[in-house]
Amino acid sequence: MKILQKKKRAHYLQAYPVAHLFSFDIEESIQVHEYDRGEWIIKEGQPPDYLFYLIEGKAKIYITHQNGKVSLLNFINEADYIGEMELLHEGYYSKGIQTTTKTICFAIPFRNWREKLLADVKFLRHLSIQLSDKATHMSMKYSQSLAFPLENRLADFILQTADNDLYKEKHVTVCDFLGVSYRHLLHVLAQFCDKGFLKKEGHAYKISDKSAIEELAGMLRNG
Amino acid sequence: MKILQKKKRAHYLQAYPVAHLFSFDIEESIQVHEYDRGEWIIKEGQPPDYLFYLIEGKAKIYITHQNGKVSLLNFINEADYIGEMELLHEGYYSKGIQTTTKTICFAIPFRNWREKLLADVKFLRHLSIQLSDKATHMSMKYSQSLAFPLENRLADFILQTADNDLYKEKHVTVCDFLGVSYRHLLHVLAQFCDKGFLKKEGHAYKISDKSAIEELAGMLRNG
DNA sequence: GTTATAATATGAGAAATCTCATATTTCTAC
DNA sequence: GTAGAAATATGAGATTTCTCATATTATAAC
Repeated sequence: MKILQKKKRAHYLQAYPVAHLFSFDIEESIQVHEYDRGEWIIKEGQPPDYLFYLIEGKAKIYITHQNGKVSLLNFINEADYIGEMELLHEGYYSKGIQTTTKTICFAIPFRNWREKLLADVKFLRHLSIQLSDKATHMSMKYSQSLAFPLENRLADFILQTADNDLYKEKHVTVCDFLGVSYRHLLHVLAQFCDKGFLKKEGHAYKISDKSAIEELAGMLRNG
Repeated sequence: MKILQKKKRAHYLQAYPVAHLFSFDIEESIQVHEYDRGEWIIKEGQPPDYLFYLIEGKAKIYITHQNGKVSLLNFINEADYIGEMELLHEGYYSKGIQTTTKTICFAIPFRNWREKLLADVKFLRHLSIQLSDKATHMSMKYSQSLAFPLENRLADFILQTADNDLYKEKHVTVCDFLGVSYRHLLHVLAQFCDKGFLKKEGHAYKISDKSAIEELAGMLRNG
């Protein structure tokens, strides 16, 4: 990790203005952190000293269970906060946050700013909306994971991530994200190929019967 | 549902003061709603017109999936908000909220108060903490449900709900909550009895080997 | 470049969990 | 208090998903 200074710092602060997120002027106190691909922004169990705001790049939230299984809880993208749980709750058990690409974050030190942030309407309103999205999203994932077999959840994931009808996510990542074994994921992908829904092309899969995949994924929707 | 008036209304407003939750005086606008056991405070898919604050009683959050399965997402207790998702997001798909006991809620109409609430520091701070708890809680449930078999999750649930080492929750509710079939739940309970962890007493179960149950439940903890 | 590490791939058997069928008991509404 | 609905209970067989073993590629580090 590198803390950017001077010109580089100024560049990012100008390119991604955040004044609208706060009622007060915080620019002076914002650090700009740059992480290489694969670096950990937060190590599991080690609470950070900063509230981060991701401006460029992508990251993943991981938690490790006692039985050795690892869950990929969610992806983090531009304009997402990191460390907001630790801001709100001292003693919170921090999840691990790992970048997937080179990533730039704004970092606001808790030390001087926690109280001011927690008393700022603009910030809190924005944060509340983000937290409610997060809670809703996790609730949906939870109930869907219990109500539907992998077939449906994978179909949904394929549609969400396919680029131009070509699905090419890493199997290992997908296992952690959907919470199934590598073996089973491959098994269901093979089934999709057998049924003619997908066609394997090297390490990627071409969607060959989109409506069939959409029907499986559609089962997750309610209402 | 009954909207309480005059003496009854005044009684609850006095018994459960909420002035500390808001920066402005909202008492005049608060309605006091009384629900019988089993009534729906919010029907699934039908967004409410009020932000509720539960002051007496208990309720459950349900969602129904297309395949007919029903998930009990969580329990709602005293001092929890209801309808806060709808406050933050117009167009949110409302989950069903059903009372388990006679329940009293304060009800604040969105119509006149949405904007004021969303501009109030005290309210937003309190709400943010509640939402972050909710998000964290759902994340944990989600990842645990994928990482551990029912054995461990049930052990945890038994410890959380047992009263004086006696577990007597309704099986049907527990199935919806833990997301497993009735058949399987009974199967694992029977296993616990076989192993001497529980002893069946009528329709309840006495914890006869607490440390065994605690060990199973302890697997869920991380860190 | 080479070597270690990570990712892909597949088989076989076992465990977890589900569906369906069916019976009995307990609640609840009238 | 009685009928209908909800909850409990159990068996048998089918699916879903996991574990483990083992091979082959691809990627990253020196």
